[in-house]
Amino acid sequence: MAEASRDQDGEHGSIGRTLEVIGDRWTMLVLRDAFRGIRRFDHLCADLGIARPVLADRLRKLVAAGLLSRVRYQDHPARYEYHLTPMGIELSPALVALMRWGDKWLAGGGRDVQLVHGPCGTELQQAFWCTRCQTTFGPLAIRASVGPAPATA
Amino acid sequence: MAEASRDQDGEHGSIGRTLEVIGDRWTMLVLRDAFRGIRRFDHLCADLGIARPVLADRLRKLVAAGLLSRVRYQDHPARYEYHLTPMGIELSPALVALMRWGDKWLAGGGRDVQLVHGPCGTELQQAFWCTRCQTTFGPLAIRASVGPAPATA
DNA sequence: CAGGATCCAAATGGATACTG
DNA sequence: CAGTATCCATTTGGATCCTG
Repeated sequence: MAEASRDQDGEHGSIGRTLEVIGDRWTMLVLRDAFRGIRRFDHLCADLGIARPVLADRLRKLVAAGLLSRVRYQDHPARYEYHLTPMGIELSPALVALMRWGDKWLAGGGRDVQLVHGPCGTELQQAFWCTRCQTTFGPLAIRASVGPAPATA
Repeated sequence: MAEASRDQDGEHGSIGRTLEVIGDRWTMLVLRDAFRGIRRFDHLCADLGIARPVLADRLRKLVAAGLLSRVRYQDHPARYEYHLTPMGIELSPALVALMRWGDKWLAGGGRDVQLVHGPCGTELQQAFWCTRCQTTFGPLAIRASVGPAPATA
């Protein structure tokens, strides 16, 4: 009886389709951690404070969707970790846009944080790809330099 | 008993805070419709196929959060509509980033859609603000021109 | 037209314990 | 360490009806 109203699946354009993949309470956070270099199950679990079955489910879905790949990093007891694929990496502009918006409007004050790539000082507007260093880098560098931009250093 | 684990509120950085405001199944869609110029309750309800109480709840939260403002547009039976505030408008880069990502990766093929401002042909990378026309415009213009970019027009 | 009130079905999430 | 299996509490969402 609710089948007719389940039309939100894909019926809402690109945004709708996108939200079906990353539009839940945890997925974006898992992805953000992936950008930060957190790739193992228990580490993610601890960092996010997410329930294990929920994390397992999100990882499975992200792998199925193609945003993450499950790569074995050890053999004897087979162990896996999750790496961002190009598809996942390309979500970074959206992630950064969301971060910047949150920094500007949700901090409590009028705090207009600049996102800066620690190593080279280049301000980040779009993504985690630094045109000066020609590498992608994790938000750890960003987090480390959150605050007012270094004075024209 | 679950209070100790409710730490995800604001504990996950800008992204976490942002997701608390717009990170649910409907909010982004409501916002997208606002960008498209859909501002009345029943219109939103019909366009999204969202349940009325849910829509009412989202609108209330969005107004409380400062993304939307409730403006009266008629007096006798007082009628209201919802307008994007500057705070809401500034979410457009994120919205566009999400759209572009969805267009690129979720269309089914390798379809690399260009978002173009219909009236002037300028490709949209960031937001609904067109630097050539010096106006913001709704995604209706985008939707109307979804497809391959006009050949170097 | 713009909601509020109710009620209920279903999805979600967490805690805990168990396994390879 | 990396999950899976249960079980249960809470939340969410939808349908329907009512009101100004």
